[in-house]
Amino acid sequence: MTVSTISDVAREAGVSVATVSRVINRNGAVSRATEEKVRSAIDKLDYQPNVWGRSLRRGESRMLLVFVPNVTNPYYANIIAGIEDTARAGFYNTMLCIGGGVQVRRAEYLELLHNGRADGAVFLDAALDSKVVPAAAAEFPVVQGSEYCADESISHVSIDNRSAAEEVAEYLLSLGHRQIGFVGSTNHFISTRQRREGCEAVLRRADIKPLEAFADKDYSFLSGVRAAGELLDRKDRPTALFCISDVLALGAIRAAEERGLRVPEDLTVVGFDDVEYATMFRPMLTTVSQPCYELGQAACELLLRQIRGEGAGTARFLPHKMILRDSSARRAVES
Amino acid sequence: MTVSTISDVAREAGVSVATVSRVINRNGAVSRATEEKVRSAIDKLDYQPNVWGRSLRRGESRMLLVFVPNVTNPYYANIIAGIEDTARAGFYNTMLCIGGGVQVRRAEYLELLHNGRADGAVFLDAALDSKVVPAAAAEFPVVQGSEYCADESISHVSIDNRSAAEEVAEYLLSLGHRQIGFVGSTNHFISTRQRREGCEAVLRRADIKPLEAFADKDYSFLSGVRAAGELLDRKDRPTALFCISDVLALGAIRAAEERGLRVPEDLTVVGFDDVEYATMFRPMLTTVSQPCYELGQAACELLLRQIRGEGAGTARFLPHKMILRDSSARRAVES
DNA sequence: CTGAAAGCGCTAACAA
DNA sequence: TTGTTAGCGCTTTCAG
Repeated sequence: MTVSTISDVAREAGVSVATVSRVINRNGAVSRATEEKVRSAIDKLDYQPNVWGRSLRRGESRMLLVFVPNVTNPYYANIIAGIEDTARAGFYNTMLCIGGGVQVRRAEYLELLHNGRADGAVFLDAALDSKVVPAAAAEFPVVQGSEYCADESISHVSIDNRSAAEEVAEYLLSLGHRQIGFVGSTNHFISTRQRREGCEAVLRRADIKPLEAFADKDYSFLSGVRAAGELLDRKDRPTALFCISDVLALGAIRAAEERGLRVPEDLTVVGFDDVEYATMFRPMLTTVSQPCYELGQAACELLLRQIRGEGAGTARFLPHKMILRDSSARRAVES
Repeated sequence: MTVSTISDVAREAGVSVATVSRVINRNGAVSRATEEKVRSAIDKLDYQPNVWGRSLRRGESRMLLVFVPNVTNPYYANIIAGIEDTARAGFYNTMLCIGGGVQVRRAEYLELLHNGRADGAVFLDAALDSKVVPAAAAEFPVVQGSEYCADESISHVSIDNRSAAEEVAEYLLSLGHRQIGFVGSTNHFISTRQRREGCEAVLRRADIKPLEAFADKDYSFLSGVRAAGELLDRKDRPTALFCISDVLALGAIRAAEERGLRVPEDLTVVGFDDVEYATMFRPMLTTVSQPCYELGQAACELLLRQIRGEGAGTARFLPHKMILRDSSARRAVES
């Protein structure tokens, strides 16, 4: 029941605490024999070094913060897994800070950096106009994942959203679509902006202006239904829809169904992220997949390096991939 | 950039560290004048008490562990929110331990209790035959939420799964169904067992033996499709399906679609949990809702009480509610 | 190779 | 009302 300390171990092994410490940390020379004694004392007492004493002494918490807008969207699950595995491999623990939108919570989480409970942070929710991230980055090791703020000097890992969006737009053109809709979002994420820019740029070259509608900040299913609905109710209704997230794309399919439109026969729908949902429902979604786990890994590696003082801000871009499935098809020829 | 300590503040304010400590912790008497001096010194130096020193001294970490099987299932999101809000209100932080299934991770998380990084744990993933939970409970404050292990002496908060399942079964009978299927799971959760027992008990009284099939441990959508499919392929095919989770119910609907069966006209499907999905797709799911946020609150309150030494193991049951929507209907009369 | 001892930042007796 | 001081558990010089 009572947890044992380093001095308990020292007493049990008949050595000094310094020696025990040396054994635990594998630094300093210790004879085979004493090491053996110490190890068995440790086993016997089920000793675990108390982290507070260690942290106090070493001046590090071995704890990382991970800011994530929400945790329900499966998109984040793999990123988080990548971060956590990498952290653990470097002997760091991670603390998930969910719902960065709520100001109070955010502030409280950030305090953890100030009072020494955490050594650095990964932000997965950096808005373009974020003040919080630059402020934190000025004082502590910080890395951004997926999204990043306007201050380019702060490290970030993401895919190249712009060229991914260009690929999607080109694909839609290649299917013969000319009336193309874009379902974006009102949030201030850089991915939102870049996907829109990429899409517009390609279509502009083909002299096409996309019809645009915007879902809520949180990519909610229902706001996807609404936004796509706006587009589908126009008389110059699009024959293809590029949605900046899979959840939105699922909403778009629902909006189509409600209007008696078949996907993909009457309407092509393309999503983004390739979350689990994408294959769960009919038709399975054509979408862009991101290397989420690797993104988490890369972000965490960058952070650890920064904590070790080995490097400052960097940008890393990871490869994406278009996944062709059932929700997209060649434009039906008017008969 | 350099973080200031309590002695910096003391020096700045021209008082002793003890006085500063008194001001911070609002204990011990301090004159208005000195308090003022100390406070302005704190502001000036942007001082935050270092948590390591404090924890080391007080012998508490003010950190709680939350073990959750996964984080993608929206069922957990609200429970977690309830736990976190309650924890924060009591000046505790929480650390999410995701994926208790992976043995290694679990062990590493449990170490946090031993080495003093956490003061207690909420388990949302206690299997009936869990060894880990009783072991942890023997040494540390522990509470279980939703699920609980066979050792009844360990605190837990949940709904009364058995009577909820009875209600569902009675509802199905009241709709005129006589061929009733049960889609369970191969996991070892007590909720799984109790829902099955409740269903069987009611049907037995009506001299009906449910047709049963079992999805994977993780309630995955695809395993729901498979399990429900088994039942629907029988020649004595059920006209109603009770699924122990909403995701499974969604899978059942998909299986029905694949066989050209309409829900609810040809097949009634009832889920469990009332997650967000339940209303996202057509038909909207008839299901049983759980007071998730409150469940999280209650579990955390119990844990905090236990940490304070105010109470040992208790069981708390929260009310559930059947939600009638579009996926259930009176049995079609054979014509 | 091993031990003694200082000190990380903080709180809580105990003195004054 | 305030200050002095011991000590929480640990690491790390510095001696031996």
